[in-house]
Amino acid sequence: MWKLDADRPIYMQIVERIEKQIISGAYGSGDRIPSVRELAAQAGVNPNTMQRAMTELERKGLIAGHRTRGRVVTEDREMIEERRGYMAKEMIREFLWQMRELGFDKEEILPLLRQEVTDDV
Amino acid sequence: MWKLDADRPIYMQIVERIEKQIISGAYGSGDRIPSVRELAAQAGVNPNTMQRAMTELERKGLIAGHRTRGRVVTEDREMIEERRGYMAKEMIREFLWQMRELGFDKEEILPLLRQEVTDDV
DNA sequence: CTTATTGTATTAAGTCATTAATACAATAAT
DNA sequence: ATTATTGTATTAATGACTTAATACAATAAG
Repeated sequence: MWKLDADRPIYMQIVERIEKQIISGAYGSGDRIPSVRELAAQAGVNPNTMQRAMTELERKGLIAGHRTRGRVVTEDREMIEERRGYMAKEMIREFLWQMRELGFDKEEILPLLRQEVTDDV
Repeated sequence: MWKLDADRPIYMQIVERIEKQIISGAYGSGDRIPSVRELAAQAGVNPNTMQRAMTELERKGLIAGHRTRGRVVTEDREMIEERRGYMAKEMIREFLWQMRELGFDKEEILPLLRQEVTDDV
């Protein structure tokens, strides 16, 4: 059973989870992805929901599949690397934006972060 | 019309928006909050939805209101400050976690962030 | 006292995500 | 050829969020 919350659509959370696994290399290029039924069982969701997530991942070009061979992670490593950089940049910008919305100044943020990093997590 | 997306419940997004305004001081302690009807018109949502957001903000103790005088931001400045610190810490941890999920090492993150900060946004 | 403002409650309808239960289609494995 | 696996499609039911349209209650303001 995967950790999913009720705040956002489950299929979206699944898409993001698997996308991150692909980007980080947990799923490598060409790796086979478990069947819809198996993933659904693992995640503890309905097969229809998992199917929807798969369709979305295919639309994004992250995975591809033929009829009965199941699905595999795209061989386009460059695209994955691009996506990794893009997501990191977006994440950083979003983080900085959120912190400024809380009233934190640019200069305050780095020290706070450095402390959290050295404290380890 | 406020910037709201369809991914998550609107009332939650409103709660977060106003909570941030309180925490950052855009709404100060004791400040009066516009009426449900007025806020709903501003945001472009149904009054019921805005009402729900208000109820949630009251539950959190961020605002309080009596019958026909409307609502005001809590006078408990200490609580607001605590909440600001807590949210910042959570935000930082979440950010670091997400970056690690993308496969970024602790050491890589700070330089990336420093660059984004100095480039300004 | 009367009126306007504000919070609150109610009922109904529509949309969307999710679950559930099946069924069918294509193909790899035997 | 037969069977099992996998992807895909369909239909129905449920629940949550949202909009809509009102109505009522309390009280500040006149």
